[in-house]
Amino acid sequence: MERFIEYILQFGNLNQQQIDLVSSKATVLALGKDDYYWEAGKMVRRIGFLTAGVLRVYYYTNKGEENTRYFIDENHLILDGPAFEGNYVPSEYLQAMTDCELVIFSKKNWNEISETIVDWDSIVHKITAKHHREKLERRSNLVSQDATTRYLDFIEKFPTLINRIPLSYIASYLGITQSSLSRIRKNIR
Amino acid sequence: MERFIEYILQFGNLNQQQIDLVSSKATVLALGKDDYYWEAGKMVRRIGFLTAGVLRVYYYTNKGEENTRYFIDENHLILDGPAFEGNYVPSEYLQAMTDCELVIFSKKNWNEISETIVDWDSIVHKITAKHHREKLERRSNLVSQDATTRYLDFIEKFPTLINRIPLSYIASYLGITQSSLSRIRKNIR
DNA sequence: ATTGCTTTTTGCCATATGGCAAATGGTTTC
DNA sequence: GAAACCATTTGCCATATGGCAAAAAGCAAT
Repeated sequence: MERFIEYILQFGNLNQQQIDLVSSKATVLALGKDDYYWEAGKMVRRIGFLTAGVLRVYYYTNKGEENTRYFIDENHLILDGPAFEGNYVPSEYLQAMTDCELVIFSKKNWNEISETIVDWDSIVHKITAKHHREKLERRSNLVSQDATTRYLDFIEKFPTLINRIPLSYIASYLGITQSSLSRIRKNIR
Repeated sequence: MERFIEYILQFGNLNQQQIDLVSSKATVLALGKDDYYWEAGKMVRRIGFLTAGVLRVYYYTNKGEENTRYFIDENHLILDGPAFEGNYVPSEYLQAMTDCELVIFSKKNWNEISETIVDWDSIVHKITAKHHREKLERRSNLVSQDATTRYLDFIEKFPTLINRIPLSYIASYLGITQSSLSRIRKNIR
């Protein structure tokens, strides 16, 4: 929980009373490896902050292929949609790659925080804006570079993920096949 | 201006008085082909809505290569950053591909609207959230598909852009060379 | 240590895309 | 219409990546 508070404080100030309020609204959720935090088509009514573990976000193309959109690691807030768009029905799957621990807010509790703490929405908007910029940037850089460069960039940006995520998912994120990625790793050594 | 109001009304309701307020705060900006709406490193203090023409957003990779991130066509709001993050110094270039016309709000005027119309921020947040989802989705689909598929998708999603944008920029957006794209087009015929 | 299971590497060959330079086609300007 | 200036196509060859299947390596349970 402290980690979540610390995280929030990077984007705005809260006094002790406000911190206590936020804390009182949170619960903890543990996910085992391969569990889903959410699934396409199911309503989402909560906001989560990942304190331990790695999640991957994937979807199915119209050809039925699984496609990894991005990974989420420790100390990231997961609030796509729900905070702004009422109840949110995702088209993506969000699956635990390792055992995970999250701090969770029900939509109801989240709204209560938002109504009580004047700055809350503005803090949250700063965070979403940052997230979106980062995601778009990463994705943009993936196109237009060869696979080796993309892999090296990935290592650089997510050094802690490489050993925790199966090769096939990284390949899927980079948009190449698993065997190609394996060969690329061989060449790099 | 009517187009902008229509656009806004898709995301929330405004009464006539509010519509008049918004209209009174707007000015019109015309850009010639190749002009910049904004440039990397220069402060941006305005929000724009594109009523005619096409813009492209590009940046430079650390290798100095120009990279087209996406295109903006008619009836889209351009508000990355400034609305949420105070004065905004972009790292991208936003250049007119054709003659363009925009409805413009200075940051000051925009803030006044936001302070006067209670729902304004919530409307704007809905729009940004939608934009971000769309951009990310498009970008995601670009990786992990071969160039022909990417081009066909592009045609499908932006049918009106193909004849207005030089081949080289489309290629840059798709992450392939101009000659490859030319060959792809030949094969499709 | 053996077995069964999953992940990763490798080999072989087909195909897609890049790099470069020349040729062609289109437009604007005078 | 000629010249100058773009944008687009093409040819040639090198390289990167894909597809598929088999082998190897890693890991967990017994």
